[in-house]
This record gives sequence, C-alpha cells and structure tokens, in this order.
Amino acid sequence: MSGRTVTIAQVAKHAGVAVSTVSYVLSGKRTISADTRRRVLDSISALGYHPNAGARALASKRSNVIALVLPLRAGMHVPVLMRFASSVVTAARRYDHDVLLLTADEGTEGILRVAASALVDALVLMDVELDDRRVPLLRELAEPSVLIGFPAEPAGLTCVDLDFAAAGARCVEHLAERGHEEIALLGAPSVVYDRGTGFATRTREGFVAALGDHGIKGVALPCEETFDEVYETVRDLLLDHPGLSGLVVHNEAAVSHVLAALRQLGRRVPHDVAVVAICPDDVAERAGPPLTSVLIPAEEVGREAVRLVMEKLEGRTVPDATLLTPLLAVRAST
Amino acid sequence: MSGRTVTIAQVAKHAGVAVSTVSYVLSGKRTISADTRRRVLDSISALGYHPNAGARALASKRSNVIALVLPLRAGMHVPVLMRFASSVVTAARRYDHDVLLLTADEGTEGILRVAASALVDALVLMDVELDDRRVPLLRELAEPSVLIGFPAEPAGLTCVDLDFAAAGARCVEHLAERGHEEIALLGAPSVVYDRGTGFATRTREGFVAALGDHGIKGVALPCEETFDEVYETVRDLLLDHPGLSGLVVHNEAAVSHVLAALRQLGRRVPHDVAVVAICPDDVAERAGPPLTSVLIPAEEVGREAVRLVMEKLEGRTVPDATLLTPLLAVRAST
DNA sequence: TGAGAGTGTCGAAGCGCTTCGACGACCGGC
DNA sequence: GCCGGTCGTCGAAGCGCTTCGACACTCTCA
Repeated sequence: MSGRTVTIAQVAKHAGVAVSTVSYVLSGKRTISADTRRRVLDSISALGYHPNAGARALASKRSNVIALVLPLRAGMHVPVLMRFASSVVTAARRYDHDVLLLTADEGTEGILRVAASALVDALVLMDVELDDRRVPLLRELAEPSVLIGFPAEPAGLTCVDLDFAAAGARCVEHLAERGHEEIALLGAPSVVYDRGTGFATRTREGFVAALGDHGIKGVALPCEETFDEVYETVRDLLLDHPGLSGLVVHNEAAVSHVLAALRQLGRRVPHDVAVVAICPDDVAERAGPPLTSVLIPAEEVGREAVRLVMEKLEGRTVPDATLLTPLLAVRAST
Repeated sequence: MSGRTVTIAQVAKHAGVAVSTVSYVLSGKRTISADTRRRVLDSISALGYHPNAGARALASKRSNVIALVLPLRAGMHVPVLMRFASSVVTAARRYDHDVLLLTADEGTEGILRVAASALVDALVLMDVELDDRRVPLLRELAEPSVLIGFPAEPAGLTCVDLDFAAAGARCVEHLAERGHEEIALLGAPSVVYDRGTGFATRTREGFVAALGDHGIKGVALPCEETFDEVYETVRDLLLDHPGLSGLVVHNEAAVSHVLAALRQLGRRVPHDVAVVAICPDDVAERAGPPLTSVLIPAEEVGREAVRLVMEKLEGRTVPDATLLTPLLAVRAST
C-alpha cells in the first residue's frame, strides 16, 4: 500500500503531532490521550506505516529478533526438529519477535557474529550435546540464551527438554504392567551415542534403571537406520533372547523398519511382541499397527523455550532446568 | 572478547584514521592504501569489533537478511523442507546474508510486515501452491523474491523447482526400458492434489504423458500415509491390475509402507514388482531393498534460489523459470 | 488560593553506520 | 615549473527511530 517507505515523521505530520508522540503511541511507554491516540492510529493505517526495523533496533538497542540455532547433522530426527522450529517461530511471534535461522555448520562463529552485531536479542539452541562447543561461548555472551537439551555441565545455563529418563522408564513401566518379563530398547544409531547426545543416553539410563525397579530383564541396543541393518538387529535380538516379548523403539527413522522386520520374521504385534515407541504422535499413528508411544512434545518444548528466553530478556530469573513430563498414549501395539 | 559493544569510532581512534576510512576498508567501496587497511584490520581484531547490524541497515538501506517463508502444513514432506531450509541458510551465508524464518500460518501479514519494515532485503518462498494467496502480494512488493515451486500464473515471478513432469516421465522411461508393460504411480495424499500443489500434479502429468510415449499402460493414484491405508491401496491395485509389474512412488512418508505392504502381499522387489521412488537420496538408500530413485535435489534448489534472489538484489535480470533436470539413480529395486 | 502532583505533549539529542563532497599530496606531460 | 588528474583520506550530513528533560495544563487538597 502507498508509494515508498513511510516514516514516523510523515505519520506525525499527517496526525498533527510530534514524532515522539507517535512513538509513544506505538510503544505505550507514556500515557497518551485517547483522542490523540486515535488520530495517530488512523494516520498510521491511512499511510500504511511500518516502523523501520533497523532504525528501531539502533535507537532502542533491541532488534526484536531471536536466533534459532539448529544442528542438521547425521543421525538427527529431522521432522522433530522441524516441529521445534515451527513452534519456536509461532511462539516468538506472540512476543512480537522474529526468528533468525542459524545452522550449526557455521558453528561458534555464527553465534558470536549475530550476537555481537546485535542482530538478535537472544538465542535458542537445539540438539545440545553433552560436551557442546557452543556452551562456553554462551556463558560469555551478554545475550540471554536457552538450550533445548542438556549438556553435561548445565550450571549457569537455562535448559528445557522432555524428561527422557522418565520417558524410558515410563515405557518399561507400561510393559511391566502388561506382564512382559523380558524387553529390549532399540535406540539411536551408535554414532549418536558416540557423540554423547544427551537425549539418547538419558533414555537408555532411564530404561535400564527402571528394569531393576520392576524386576524384569532387558537389554539396550543402538539401532541403525537402513532396513537391512534393522532387520538383522531385530532378528539377532529375537534369536539371542527367546523370552523377549516387548520392544521399546527410540528411533523415529527405524520405527517402520522395525515393524516390517517383525512382520517378516513372523512375529505379530502386539500378540507376539509388544512395541512402544518414543516418537512424534503422527509417526506413531501412521504406523501399522498404530503404536503405543511416548510422544515428543515438540510444540510444548519450543513454546517453553521461547517463554523462558523472553523472561530472561525482561531481566527476570528463570529456573535452570525445565523437564517436561512424558505422556504415554496407548494404541494398538501393546 | 573485549568488554562492551565496540563501535566503529573506537576502531577509528585505535587505528588513527577517520570513521569513514574504517567503513571503506570494510566495504571496499573506495580504494584504501595497503598500509592503512592493515592498520584498520589489526585494530578491528584487536578490539573484537562487529558492525552493529541495525545501524548498518539504517544507513545503507540493506539489512543483509533474507526471509525464508516455509509452509508447515498437512501433507508436506517435512524432511525435504528441512534440507531446503538448510541449503538456503548455507547459500545465503556465502553472500553474507542471514535468514529470517517465517511460517505460513502468519500468512500474507508476515510477509508484508518483514518487507515493509525493511527487516529483510528479499524473500524466498517454499511450497508454492498453484493458486497461492501470497503471489499477488509478491508482485506488489518492492523487495525481490524467488519461489521454490510454480504457481498457476507465474508471469512476472521468478520460480525454481525440480522438473517434476520430467521426473515422472523419467520413471516411466526407466520402467519401460526394463520391459514393464503395466505400471502405476502412487502419489501424494489426495488432500495435496485437492490443494492444487504443483509438484504433485506435474509429476502425475509427466507420468501420464510418458505412458503414451512409451506405449505402456498405467494408472495414477493418490496415496495416503498410514500403513493400513497404503496396504489397502497396494492390495487393491494388484488385484485390479494383475499384469502390473512396476510402481512409481512419489510420497516420502509412504515409501516404507509400500515396501512393507508388498512384502506382506508376497511380492518380491524387484522380482515381482519393480519400484522407483521420487524422494531424497537417504530415504531411498535406507529402504529395504535400497530403491532406484529420482532424487530431489534439495541442496541444489535452495542454492539456486538464493543465487537468483541475490542477482535480483543486485538489479540484474534473471530467467523467470528455472527447472532442474531430474537425475535417476539405479539401485536394487528395479 | 496557591503549592504540589500529576497529565499529555513537544523538541532535541543521540544510536552507529554509510556515503558524499572536499581536499591535500603526488604524478606525469609539456 | 605549472596544470590537470588520480589516489587516499577526512569531516559532516543524514538514515528513522527512541527517550529524556522540559513545559504547559489541569486537578487536588490544605
């Protein structure tokens, strides 16, 4: 609408007020009479005014942009990431912020760049590793940040995540209640464990600990993502553990391969083998048969991360660690 | 590094030159002696200077940020999107630009906002529909834009995409060469066709046209994404077409279900039914058996979109349409 | 009724950068 | 030895916004 860029000065002239008055109408930082406010707002929409982001950032020292740092590496669950990303964008908009996307291949450099240049006010980082190179940098930074996931040494940081240990335990509990006495966990590809990614490790720990609590037997194995490898893993697992009747799968890409392998090996789900997955709801629902699953609450995690980082921007203190309770949805596979 | 924000004035003082000289060293818009340049660069790294993005944007009328508008709707191939996004970020960085992430649920509003506020210099839009509400807006906008995908009326726009018609045809050609005489296309869920999404429709058209060219029989069907629905579709298909010996699958989420369904129906791949997929390479490789596929060159499309939008930013004219040639990789499934 | 306490608005001073015009220094050509 | 042309550098004028202090009013209460 309208010709070229409209400035606040033009709005002020059109409304017959001072530039600062327009600014205060927009920010609400000083009281303005209802009458003046109306006139200003009318002029704004008449002229199609949009405040210049650069000028605003320069004068106010706030860009109203937050950085979202994504990984994009081998072994990541890409669709889950996407949901995080999308929920972060949606949540940020509710605080009148936009989201700048950074990929980790730019590494530490990129984070420093956008923070030091005041391109962003704050950062949200995803896929944090136990020993993450970015963590020391974050501690130095003036800009507030929130991590999705936990590094090995989270002191002085703000972290949010699903409680994966509880998720692993919850799966064991569910299978134990159903009377299974020997179960297995098929986890992430071994490269993910080697990298020390927290969520994979913590799920396994929760799983193992819960075995003892319920007095049942179980093993935890990494799980690659090609059909042939999954098939072999499942076949060997069933061979080595004839009494095994329950399976926990924490690997989104492998879920459908596991089910196909079981079918091919003549095991019916849930009759011969019960299966619980830890994955997004839609993957679980789409599987054949639909899987009992602990859902990964991507939307909630993203929203919470944004909420926390906004609180920090306002100068408020927030809890260091936020763990979201896993929810188990029972479907046809157990 | 260093205490608080370092400004160009401090760098200038430290190096013993004028502020404008520092600016010209950074931008290269005027010749600077080698000696002075060295001194300035030394000061910059000694002080840890990073130009303030807001000030730069205000003075130069360039934010060095481009918007990436993603869809995130039902029926989308999420992992493919992610690769586009990641390649766009990487490519943009090579032009010294960052990427602002917008989701389509903000709709036309968001595009107008970031463009009018000069938050971004240019836009890249993904998942364009045949009749896209955003298209008219783009035509009005002063900021250059590039679409990934084609709307029904692409005049006056710049569009990039894989040549899906050629991809569909290429699959037919491959199966015809292998001697198959009756084949089928399993496409996107019907909701995607109903929405008028270009790539699904164009693949089908290319497929159908190529059938005639090679004188073979074939049908094209939509394909839902739950295992049970896929199973039924495949079963009915084989029932209705006893002579059918080749399958083209253009639906990433359904690929593994199709293979599982065939196994369950006692059809061996490729012995009884040959399968070609149109999907990202890693999905094809990970399947059992690894699939002959037309790969979706996400990286290339993203890179090309960024290149085009940068050309437009420089004021150069670019071709309206860029279609990338599909490449078929032969694997174990045909 | 006049001091004090709000209200509502204005003007001006920056925020940190880019860019334009100006200007000295130095060059070669005649 | 003087003139025009480069080359390298400087100073200053903005870019469009926020924010601070000031100021004119209007209330309120002693």
